[in-house]
Amino acid sequence: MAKRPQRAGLAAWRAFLEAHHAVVEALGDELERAGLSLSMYDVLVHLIEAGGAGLRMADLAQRVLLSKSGLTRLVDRMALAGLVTRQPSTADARVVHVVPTPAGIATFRRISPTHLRGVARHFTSMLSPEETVVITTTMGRLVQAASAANAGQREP
Amino acid sequence: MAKRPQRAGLAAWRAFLEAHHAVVEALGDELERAGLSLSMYDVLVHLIEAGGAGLRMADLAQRVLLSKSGLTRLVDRMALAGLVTRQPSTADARVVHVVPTPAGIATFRRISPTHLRGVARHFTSMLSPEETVVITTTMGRLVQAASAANAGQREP
DNA sequence: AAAGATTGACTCGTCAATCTTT
DNA sequence: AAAGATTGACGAGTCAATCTTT
Repeated sequence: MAKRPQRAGLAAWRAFLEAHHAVVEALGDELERAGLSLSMYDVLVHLIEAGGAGLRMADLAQRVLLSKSGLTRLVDRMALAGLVTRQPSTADARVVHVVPTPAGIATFRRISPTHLRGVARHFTSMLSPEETVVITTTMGRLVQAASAANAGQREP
Repeated sequence: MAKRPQRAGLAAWRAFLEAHHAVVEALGDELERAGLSLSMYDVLVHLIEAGGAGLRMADLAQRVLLSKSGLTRLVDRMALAGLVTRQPSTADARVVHVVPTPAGIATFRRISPTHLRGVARHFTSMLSPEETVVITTTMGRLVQAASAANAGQREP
């Protein structure tokens, strides 16, 4: 009974990686047909639920899974595609607000049902209610732990 | 009771994405300090457990989560780093075998315990045995379903 | 023609450095 | 000096096209 626990853990780890790869790819393909990436969709979700004033770059970067510069790049592409605009803040000239354009909102409304069905088809519908709970709580725990570890790293 | 199930499912979905991002980043950072990426580590695992003859590019690509060309690129980098070599097959001049070098094997042996501790710290140790089972089975199911869907896509 | 692998062009994201405003 | 955002250089991976061998 020395290494067996490890084995089971590694199987879970590998399955986790494979599942992420497979599901993200499937969902990404579907969105791509509409000219959107998963990250773009994610940005639109946050912008729209944030209301009319949009969000500052830094705040937005924290919500989507992206670095500051990564977000700058993504917003570049989205602006080019006409999905969002940058609105320099009048109050503080350093900050930029990202705001969805009407076209961005329309695209989101058009795509959203399809995408949600996709998430259901490839993910949520595959899980029983109990399993869903386990996934949600364990994944949340992993995030917690990782960010705690990360915080410890940066402060000597 | 019309939309509530969706909510729970979406929370799980988001948690899943966040956890993957956080854990992969943490583990990647650790490996990077040894000059390896997660994919390189993965390649070494498979090569070493495959034994001395190495693996053909196509077979290897299927095991690590990478496209054919993605693997070509990765093997380029690994060969440059002295971790693997390409060995043209004598039997069939089209195929190339990827074989770990002594240095590659040594690097793997050196890094492996650290990495496995990392996986334990950031992932497996955070899960109860029951949760581990749920993760393994559900994730396996997701992969199954995704590849089934994918197969259906390609054959008219 | 089909299988195996590589290449070219491109997309997406990161880090460290930089610029501007506070 | 510190905060907010962008830029340059680069790393990693994809797809479609290509080349070689079967």
